[in-house]
Amino acid sequence: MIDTAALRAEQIEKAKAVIKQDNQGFDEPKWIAGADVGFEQDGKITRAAIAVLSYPSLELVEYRVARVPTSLPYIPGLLSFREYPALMAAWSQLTTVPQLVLVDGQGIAHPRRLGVASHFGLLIDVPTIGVAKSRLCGKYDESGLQDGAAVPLVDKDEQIGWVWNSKARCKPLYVSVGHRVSQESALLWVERCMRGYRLPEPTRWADAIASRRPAFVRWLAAHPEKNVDEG
DNA sequence: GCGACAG
DNA sequence: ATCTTGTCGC
Repeated sequence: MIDTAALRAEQIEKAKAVIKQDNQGFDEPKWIAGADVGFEQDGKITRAAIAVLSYPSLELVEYRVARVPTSLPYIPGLLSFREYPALMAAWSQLTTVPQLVLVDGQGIAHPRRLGVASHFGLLIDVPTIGVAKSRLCGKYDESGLQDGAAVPLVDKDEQIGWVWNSKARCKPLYVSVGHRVSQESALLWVERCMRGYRLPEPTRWADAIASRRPAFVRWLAAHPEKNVDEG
């Protein structure tokens, strides 16, 4: 059985270590990464992809894919325990260490303030930002989403992130502090990583790699020397 | 008690 | 998350 109560207690404990202020020296990052997790073989295998992009050019320079046996089922609120092992495996293989990582999922916009972006950030001790495609908790003013402005995501009278319509006619993004970034910087860096799509480039590439999308397959054909795919 | 619920 | 074609709207 899974001791969910113990995992929740661990989240409350770890959340105390999350730093919600800007990290010294990442104001001009040279590399920004995107991280995403997917599954194979009916969920038995967890697969993490990390894409490292140059900044500000936002070009893919390196990627890593790691596969590990799935250790936990999906339980809302406990996602990070299921995903961090594979993320760590991919992270440890990186040659280029980024100064900032955008993670697919919530940062502190979580019931106990420890989404996968925060948990992973604590483990690698590198600034991270949570960029989720849907909401876990919190409420916001939907009427304020119109003109492309970000609106506060609030839970228990506390702002835990932003809801931002990154692209017209698309569902909004839920941006929150992961670790070692301020709430203002979290939104700012996501905005700086946009190139016309709903998702910021780092996360978009990580997703393309994890799902082997056409854009990534084309990039691989153009950069055969960077092929590190293990299958 | 009831509904909500990242990926 | 993942399985998948066409289809609606800009």
